Amino acid sequence: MLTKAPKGTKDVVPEESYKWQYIERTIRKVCDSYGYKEIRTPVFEHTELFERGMGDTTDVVQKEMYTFEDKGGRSITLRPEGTASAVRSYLENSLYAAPQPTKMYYIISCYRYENPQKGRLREFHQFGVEAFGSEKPSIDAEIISLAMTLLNNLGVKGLELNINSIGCPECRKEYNEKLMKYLEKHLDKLCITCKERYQKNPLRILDCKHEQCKEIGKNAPILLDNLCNSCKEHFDSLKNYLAHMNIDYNIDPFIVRGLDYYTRTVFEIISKDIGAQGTVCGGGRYDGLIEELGGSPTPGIGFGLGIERLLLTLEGQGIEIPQCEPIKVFIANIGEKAEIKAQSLVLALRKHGISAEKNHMDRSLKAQMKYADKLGVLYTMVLGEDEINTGKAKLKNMKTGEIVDIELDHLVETLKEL
RNA sequence: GUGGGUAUAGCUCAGUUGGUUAGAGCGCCAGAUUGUGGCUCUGGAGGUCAUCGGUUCGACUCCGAUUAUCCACCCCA
Repeated sequence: MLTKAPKGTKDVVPEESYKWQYIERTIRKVCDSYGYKEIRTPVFEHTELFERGMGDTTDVVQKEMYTFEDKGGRSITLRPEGTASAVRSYLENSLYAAPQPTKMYYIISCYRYENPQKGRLREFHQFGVEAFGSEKPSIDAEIISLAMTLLNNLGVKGLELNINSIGCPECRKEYNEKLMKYLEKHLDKLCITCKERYQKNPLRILDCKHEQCKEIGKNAPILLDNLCNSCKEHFDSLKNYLAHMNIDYNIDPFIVRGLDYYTRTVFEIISKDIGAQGTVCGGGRYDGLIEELGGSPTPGIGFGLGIERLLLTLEGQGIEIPQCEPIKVFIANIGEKAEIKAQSLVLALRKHGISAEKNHMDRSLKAQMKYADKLGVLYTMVLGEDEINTGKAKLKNMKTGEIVDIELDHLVETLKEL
């Protein structure tokens, strides 16, 4: 118990952290080039923010939130996603006063009380991007392109981009009535879960895996065919931008996102080789959200990209992730006097920006060499009484085995040149 | 919340129809004439066989419960 991390959480151990750092580095580079700046918000927020933001009928809000009361009697929730906090901060800090659109990104941990499985954890990490203030389809295209560029820069291949439009509240309401009218006739033939969906979220019935439901869904009206004029224009324009940006996409009229705030553009990027939870990235437009959270009517769009799922994809595709820089030099010592000298030499090297390491265990010279080899250091220097007395030592290149003489007084300069 | 699989060394796994000192490979530590790693060889440390209970003369092995973990449904990143 004491030595077991809570269900659905995972450590990133020192041997693995370089993978995360590489992904984070790549993310920051791409965001810089797109003009998105990082925002950092608290891990927890007032519960109400998420209830209002995601919609209190959604699964996430109803059964997956880590909610507790703090000592002051406030209801607090560990963030299950990033968008609500970003909007809150946008309003609280009057970011709308700056030239629009406001473009920001974040790399955060999120918390949802779910049963863990492949690609699903209770604590997971998300790279998110948000753009507030523009309703132009060009920003939709930019956001999608940012995600695709990141994946491309990481060397990920064969991901599928699916896009859809779920319209604005007006055309969706009209469509919902149409759809429910159609489904009403077949209500008794739907599966149990779809019967529940009928009231809650009839759109999702069209995405059901049951044969019966699929059959019924085939002839159902499709939202994409029932968009109002301005929503249709918006979607057509987005497709046009994507085509001009050479971004391949499929239109999937059955993408239904589980959060209430989405309007118009929704999209998903799917990986086939990471198990049942294939959505690496999901997002869309949320033109009503900022108003819902107390701001003036402001359009917005963004996405969330799961870092764990991204890592699974990279590993699944056998993509090599660059390791961090190896230690430059290991100073092996023989005897107590040399050990003390080694300690200060290592310090001197580090002060000059040269990574250096020494022994901190009871180890023979041979064992120290072995240790240096396992650390993957580039060079090893042996330090004993002789070297201290003569001021000269031998430096071994661990890759080639070549040994050269060096002067202890010029250790820093010599190693800098190597 | 529901369903299925799994649980033996730090890791990956063996363990014969229940039979007494539970094994291998990798990893770790040490040594192979005492000041130079990788390859090889030798030796060593390390396990309440997830936990609790039951059956039995006897359980790592059979049965039950609990817990953990993996996978899937739902939903999502």
